[in-house]
Amino acid sequence: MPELPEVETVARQLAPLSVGRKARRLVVRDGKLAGAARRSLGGRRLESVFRLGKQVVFQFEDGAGERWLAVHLRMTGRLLWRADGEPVPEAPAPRAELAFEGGAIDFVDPRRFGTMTWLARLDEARPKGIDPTAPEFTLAALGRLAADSRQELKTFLLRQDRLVGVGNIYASEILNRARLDPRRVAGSLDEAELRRLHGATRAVLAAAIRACGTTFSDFQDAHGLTGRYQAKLRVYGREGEPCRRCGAPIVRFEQGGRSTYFCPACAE
DNA sequence: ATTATATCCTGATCGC
DNA sequence: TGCGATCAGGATATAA
Repeated sequence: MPELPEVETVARQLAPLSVGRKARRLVVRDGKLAGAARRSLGGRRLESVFRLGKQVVFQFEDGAGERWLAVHLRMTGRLLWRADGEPVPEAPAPRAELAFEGGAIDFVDPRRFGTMTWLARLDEARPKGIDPTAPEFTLAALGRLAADSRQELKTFLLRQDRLVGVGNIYASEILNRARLDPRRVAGSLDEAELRRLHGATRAVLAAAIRACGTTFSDFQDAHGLTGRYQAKLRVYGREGEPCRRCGAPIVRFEQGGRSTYFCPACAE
């Protein structure tokens, strides 16, 4: 489910709700997450909540035990704020609950692919790839990443060790906006094409963050609400429907075992 | 180094 | 309405 814009949305919304609060405890209900269980958080204050790659990281004030809690939402994970007095959601019950004075964050994740890990050093969770929203994601940096790659563009964009945060929806959207065929080899792009790819990556992700993400099936933000970017999708999930730019039908095919959507007429 | 496949799970949806 | 097959926004391990 969540790609970079969705994770960014969740982290941004959770921050004002939870930062500064004293932690009570982390209740782990799902045995798969037993490694993250804690008896007590010792009343440590939450200092910040931020996105790192596709993970949401909670940073607690220094004290006993690890300082950072990294949560990866994978396909169906949600982090939902619940004020004191509100009932714990049922069906699906949260896999874990991070309780503070005044409220809690429920980790709901029906498919149970998500992970929750305590870190002594933030570097343990720092992704290798470049964050496409960061200043270091320059045209030259993208050029270096693509230069030695013989992978097709779509699978290239999904590689988290190159760029962090792009997933299956935004990969198709980015390539459509850049008017590039998803089957093109990454290392074969000329300067103008790289420039389009760079600009489209930044533009699509920024617009999706502004829209609080895409809810294709079950993404919810920290308040349990859906994103708005799904209304702006140009190709993803629109097989057979007319391209919003040229009217040609959108085509779907498989790449690396996953769906790719594109407009053959718009891709040069 | 890249690619294909299996795996981790559950729930929604589709076709019959 | 029921039921099995298929499909999901992620990522990793292993094999080819």
